[in-house]
Amino acid sequence: MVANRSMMPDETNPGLVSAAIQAITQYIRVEGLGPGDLLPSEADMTRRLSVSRTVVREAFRSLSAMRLIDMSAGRRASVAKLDIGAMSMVIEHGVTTEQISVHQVYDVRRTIEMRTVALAALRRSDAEAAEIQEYARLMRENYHAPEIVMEHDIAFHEAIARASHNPVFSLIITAFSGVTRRTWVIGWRTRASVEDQIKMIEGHADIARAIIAGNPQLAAEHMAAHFDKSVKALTDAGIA
Amino acid sequence: MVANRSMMPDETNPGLVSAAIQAITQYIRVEGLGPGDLLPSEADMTRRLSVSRTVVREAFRSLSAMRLIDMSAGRRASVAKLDIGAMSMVIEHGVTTEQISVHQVYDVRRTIEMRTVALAALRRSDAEAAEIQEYARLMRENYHAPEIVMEHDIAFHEAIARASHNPVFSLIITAFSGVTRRTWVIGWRTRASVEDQIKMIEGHADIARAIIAGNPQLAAEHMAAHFDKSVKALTDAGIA
DNA sequence: TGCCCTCAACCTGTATGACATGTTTTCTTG
DNA sequence: CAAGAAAACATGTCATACAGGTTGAGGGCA
Repeated sequence: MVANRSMMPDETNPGLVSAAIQAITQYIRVEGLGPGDLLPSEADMTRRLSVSRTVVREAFRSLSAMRLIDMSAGRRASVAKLDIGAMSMVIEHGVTTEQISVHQVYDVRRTIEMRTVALAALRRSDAEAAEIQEYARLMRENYHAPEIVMEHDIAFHEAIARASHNPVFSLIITAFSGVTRRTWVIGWRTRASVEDQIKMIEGHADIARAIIAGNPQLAAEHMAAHFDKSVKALTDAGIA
Repeated sequence: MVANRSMMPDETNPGLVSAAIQAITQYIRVEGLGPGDLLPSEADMTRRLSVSRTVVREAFRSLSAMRLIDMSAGRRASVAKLDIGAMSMVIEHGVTTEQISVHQVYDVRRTIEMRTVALAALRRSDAEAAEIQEYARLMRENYHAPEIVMEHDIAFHEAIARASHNPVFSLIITAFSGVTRRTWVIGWRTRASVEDQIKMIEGHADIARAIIAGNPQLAAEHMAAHFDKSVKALTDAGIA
């Protein structure tokens, strides 16, 4: 009953590669490396860990796939800046293998974005406020071109997350963007009339205004309304 | 200004390995594979993609590191069940490289757990309710042994997330557990007196009772109070 | 017939060596 | 001293080899 799994990442897996992955992450920790700092070369690591280059490479490559480190030909690997990295892949994997439903993703987004929008209203810089408003404007301006609206919609939500000044929120929201891209059009299509589509876009403008006004309460309310409508649209379209 | 990065995971990276990773994930999608389903062997994939086994292996290994697939000696790789996988590593990486602060993690946890606790109050099965209560009881029973209390504390929160019946919440909360383990003791130590420590444990019991009573409002309030106290404890300890 | 055991076929795990290509450092030369 | 060439170093990819785990086919035995 007690959860003793995954005390540390990957510790459970046997094999030299997992050990190497741990050794490398531990190296980063112990050496106190930050983004951009260089790691030892593969040859170096081969000697340190007394394993073949094959193993070291698979370890490096794994960390690279998770975007914990950056690799490129000719130069040594370096510690990566924070990136959605593997997170989006995990989410996408969950959705495509039907272990996660779109509704569940939306519930999480709603929960988080009601917070990010409130934080954004409190913390946004003027530049961030302008950016958010700009995306809302671009949505309105391109209301006849769904895919452009979608991209601005996604950018809108990501910009709000950024304005919350908490990178973890930003990380999670961005990780969901891929899933959003796959379902957005469906929601759009259920808004049969142009009026409905405009209304949805105006919902974004409402949110933007509340953020600019620095009113977290109102911003959260608009965000909640927005999500409720989006979920309803998906439900109407028969998305479980 | 427009976000055109990371439309699809990894698409930006050049190189055969990234291409192979994409090919494999696409294979899973196209073939409609679910957890447990087998993937082609490395030799097979080598032929399909016309690349060396080295490349295929690095791709497989990367997916394995993200826990999107399971690998083990002798048997072919299979599609993995949903797992925190890389998510915890991304978070840990962010924290250890000081790109994410502990406070930011706690804000996210608070946001999410106020929702999971409410959902748990509404949706929990009797077994789940019993499990949650049991962890609270175990915390009280072992109040003199911090590390045991911590493990039950973490298990308590994870159980609530599970009882929300939304795997995405569960995923995210579990991903944070590693970070929690590294800071939990600090918060505990700031609770100088045994009374304070007991009070903290009783906070968990309050949450459990509200879940059992099926009162989402109350459960959320207790959870909020719990987090506020935890954050205060960390602040008192000088954790930025 | 039915069960169990063995072994062959297949699979992944790891190591080694080789070579192409990209990057950095060093040294030579003008 | 500066510019450019070459050497040293790094990663990217391939081929091969073999150890060890897994599975299923086939044969032997009851």
